[in-house]
Amino acid sequence: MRMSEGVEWALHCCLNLAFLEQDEAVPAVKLAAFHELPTAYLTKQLQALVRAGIASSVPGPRGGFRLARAPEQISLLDVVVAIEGTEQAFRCEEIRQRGPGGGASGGIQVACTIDVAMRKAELAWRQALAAQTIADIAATVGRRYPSTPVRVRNLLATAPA
Amino acid sequence: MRMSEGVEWALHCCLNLAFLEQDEAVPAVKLAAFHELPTAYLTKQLQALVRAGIASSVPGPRGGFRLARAPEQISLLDVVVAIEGTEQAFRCEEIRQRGPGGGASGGIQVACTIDVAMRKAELAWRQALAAQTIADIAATVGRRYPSTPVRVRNLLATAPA
DNA sequence: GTCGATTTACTCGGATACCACGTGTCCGAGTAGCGGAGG
DNA sequence: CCTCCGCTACTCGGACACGTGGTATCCGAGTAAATCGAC
Repeated sequence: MRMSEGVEWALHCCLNLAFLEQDEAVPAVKLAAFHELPTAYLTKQLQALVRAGIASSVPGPRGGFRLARAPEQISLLDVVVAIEGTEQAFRCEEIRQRGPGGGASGGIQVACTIDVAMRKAELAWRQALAAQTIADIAATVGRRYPSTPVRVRNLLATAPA
Repeated sequence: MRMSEGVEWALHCCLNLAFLEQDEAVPAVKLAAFHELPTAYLTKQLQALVRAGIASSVPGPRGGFRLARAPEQISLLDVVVAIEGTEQAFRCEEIRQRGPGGGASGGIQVACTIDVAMRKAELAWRQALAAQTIADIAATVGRRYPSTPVRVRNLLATAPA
């Protein structure tokens, strides 16, 4: 079970964008260069954020990406779901219904007990993710490393030509 | 982020084995036929359970697999880790250290805040899995579907020649 | 000097190859049980 | 009748192909800005 690395990229990008003025758009090439990421592939992840309504894109010169809403309104779960999709990691294929061990002789069983247990755990994971927002991360970073926010702003803000 | 379906197979197999006498070995071909699973591939998963110390295998005729310890001592996390491996889904690649946004000008940052947040969520997931055992599942199934345990026993116990 | 059309350059967006891991399969090593021969 | 030996058949175990999804890349569509010319 491996999470796409695009999630890490997306989270860092959201965090960096949170340090800027909210209506300032940053082109993908700058966001990529910031962490030496492949630009074209990062664009793909950013588009996923746009589709999910987390970020918005503005085309043309001086265009780029920006957060679509306040960092306080963006949970880590939102970002993870935007990149990884909505379906859960454990997927019950209902193998218990198949074969001689299936419900043929026992009638229709309502819920797979194993599936319920696995869903329970994954729900705990989702709740833990939903409880933390990009703003929380930004606040923690600003407290632990006060120089980071200004450095990000200086490097990502529209360069002085 | 997709979990291997082998996890589902392994969980169901552990559950079925939990219904039997603990020292009774069931060959892989029977466990596979029980849910119409490909025998050879299921064997691979069972071997993983053996390597993890969850199940034990006995070779030769009348051989097969059995649980290595009591169902109360087997958590869902044990099974998931046995199949999926120990490393977590979100892996921090430390991209924050790379590129102009890295710690070059800010000194060595101790912990990646994003990584900490993601680990926190995954820890909640692991704890939720560790809190549930195969015995719990078996008990729930026995309560909701009383006919299942005896059916499993009849189908998996050493057939009358 | 001001307004407007045109050009230009820059951005996103989706369509297209490549690669690794999970999926599926096979054959060989090892062992317990069974049968037969001998005592 | 009991014991020992050899054989057989059945099981696990690891080594070998295949397919799907993630990874990486490219080129085209669209747009805002800058430029040039006319008024």
